[in-house]
Amino acid sequence: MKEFIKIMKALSDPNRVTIIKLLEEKELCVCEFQALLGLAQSTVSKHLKLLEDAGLVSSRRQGSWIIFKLLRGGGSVYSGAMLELMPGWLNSEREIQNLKLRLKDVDRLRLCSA
Amino acid sequence: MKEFIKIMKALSDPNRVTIIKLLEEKELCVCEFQALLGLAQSTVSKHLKLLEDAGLVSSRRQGSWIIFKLLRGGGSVYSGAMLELMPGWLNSEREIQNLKLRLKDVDRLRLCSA
DNA sequence: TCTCCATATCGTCATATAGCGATATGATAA
DNA sequence: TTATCATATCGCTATATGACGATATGGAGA
Repeated sequence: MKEFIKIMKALSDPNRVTIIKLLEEKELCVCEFQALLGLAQSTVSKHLKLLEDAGLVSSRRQGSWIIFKLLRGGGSVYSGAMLELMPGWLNSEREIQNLKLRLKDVDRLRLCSA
Repeated sequence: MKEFIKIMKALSDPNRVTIIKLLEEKELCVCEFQALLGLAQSTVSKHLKLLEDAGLVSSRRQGSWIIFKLLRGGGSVYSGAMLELMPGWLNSEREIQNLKLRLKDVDRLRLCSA
């Protein structure tokens, strides 16, 4: 039950759901989410940690960035099922559409080098 | 997005998930949940209202009871999908198993007539 | 080694949520 | 109509959650 609840809670926040939807397009690092979502870095980091704890995403280091991607198949039966369903959901949300368009222009190299 | 979030939040509480699992067996009224879950009547009522607002269950009056059942097909695409998945999930949870067994002995007529 | 960078964690605040008891509602039965 | 029953709502408290800024961590490069 705890595992299931953890995943439902992870998917109970609009910003985290948006993160999942963006990761459907491509892998992204923390600073990219920060720019796309307009949230403080600490907030983004916490959301990503929560998603990772729920087994929905995984991370790896690449240089000084931490790159996140969807954890397809590696998590529980619940996370696996949700990650299969989500690509068919919420695609008509204007906010998601806009962000996915902006993804094309987003570049880690430019974005994350203040 | 709001509709989706509402459903995820509804499924983010163990007592509400247990309610869904019990409703897979048969329709139940508020006082039966109260007895099965060991929660105050007001708490059960609030949980059921939240599930109904999320389009996961529906209610009807029968005498002086309000009977709840799963709302299969009537709700959103999200609730429909979740209600299709749930019967295959959490069936090995001891707590759910015990409660489902107790369901056989639960009788509205006896239970809800103080 | 020492910096610098992205990221993670900490401390704090405001709001949301789950729980309860007390009370209101509203249909049924007398 | 009045009383009674199950259910719904209200008011409250304790805890959980999301947000932020400030600070800590820890790898990469000088």
